Amino acid sequence: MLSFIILLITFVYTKKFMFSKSCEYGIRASIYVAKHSLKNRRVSLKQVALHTDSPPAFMAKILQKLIKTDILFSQKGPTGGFFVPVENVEKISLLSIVLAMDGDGIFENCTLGLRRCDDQKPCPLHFNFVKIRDDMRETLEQTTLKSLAEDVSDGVTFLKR
Amino acid sequence: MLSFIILLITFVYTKKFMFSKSCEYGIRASIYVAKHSLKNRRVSLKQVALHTDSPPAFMAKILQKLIKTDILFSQKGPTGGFFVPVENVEKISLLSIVLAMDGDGIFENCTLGLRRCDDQKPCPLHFNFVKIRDDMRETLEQTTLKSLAEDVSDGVTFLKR
DNA sequence: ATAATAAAGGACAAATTTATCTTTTAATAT
DNA sequence: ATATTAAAAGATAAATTTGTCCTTTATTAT
Repeated sequence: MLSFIILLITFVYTKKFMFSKSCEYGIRASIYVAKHSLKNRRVSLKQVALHTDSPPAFMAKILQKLIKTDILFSQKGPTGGFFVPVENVEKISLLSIVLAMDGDGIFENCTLGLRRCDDQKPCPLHFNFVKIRDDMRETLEQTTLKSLAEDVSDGVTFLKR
Repeated sequence: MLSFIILLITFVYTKKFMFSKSCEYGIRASIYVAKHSLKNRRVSLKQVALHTDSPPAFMAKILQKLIKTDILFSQKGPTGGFFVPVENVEKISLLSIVLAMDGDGIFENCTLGLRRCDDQKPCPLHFNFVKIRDDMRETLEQTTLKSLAEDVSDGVTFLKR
């Protein structure tokens, strides 16, 4: 009975889907920054953290990673902040953000964690996931930062809560 | 230049796909045990760990979890070991193993990590992933432990390396 | 009954990921 | 030039996941 309750509790607080928390924050931040860049506005770390519901100090690290991968840009000092050049907003795909944050393991690594796994010597799940992985890559590839940012601007989708 | 190298290194050791390591081990173990159960053989922790290329002590924990969720069964003492009743092998889906190990977060939790996210108040990625998530659930649901075990038995797929 | 075998369970340790705090660097306005 | 502002960077800390070790419990063969 007690073990059942413990089992139940562990079930309520479950794993996440696909992306690391860092990646989730990274995507949220990129969308928020892009949304403002489309209006020619830079945003500060504070603003990003506040509107993406994320811990500021941690978000600072995330933003640095996105800057190192040329997804975001920044300027120091007063009137400074984070931005993405307007001409980039429609060029940046969700895929590039995911790659920047989590790498390509999500597409390339074996689903069962085998060191080597390919069409020649596949793990038991290999072929079951080919289509799903391809679909996912395509979805991420086709989704642009611009469309994501516009949806938020239009109140169609939401970045917090 | 140095930061580029560091970036490169972090990219080589990338994230995994979908499942936690525990879940990967759990799936591998289930397949291995099922394969032997189809031949009316019990297997020991040692054997499981060896043939699934996993740390024995850790695998012991995984096996316990699978037993608590009625996916595996065990018997203590000499001639004891782990097994899945033959009549269950074709009834157990990959989905039930994943649910046992990782819970349903992979299907239910928001892709962007928002606490609340649904068709009414969706996160920016919500609708992009509906189909992929449905496909994945269906794939996991339709894949039986029997078919996975048989593929390994037939030398079509592999549990290690 | 007893020794041997193997799973079950608890406590602990390492590694990784997430999160915080403090100092440094750069840019701007005055 | 100087003070102010805000990002960049470094060092730590907390939390979670993964992994190990040691003891206990149950079963079987002798």
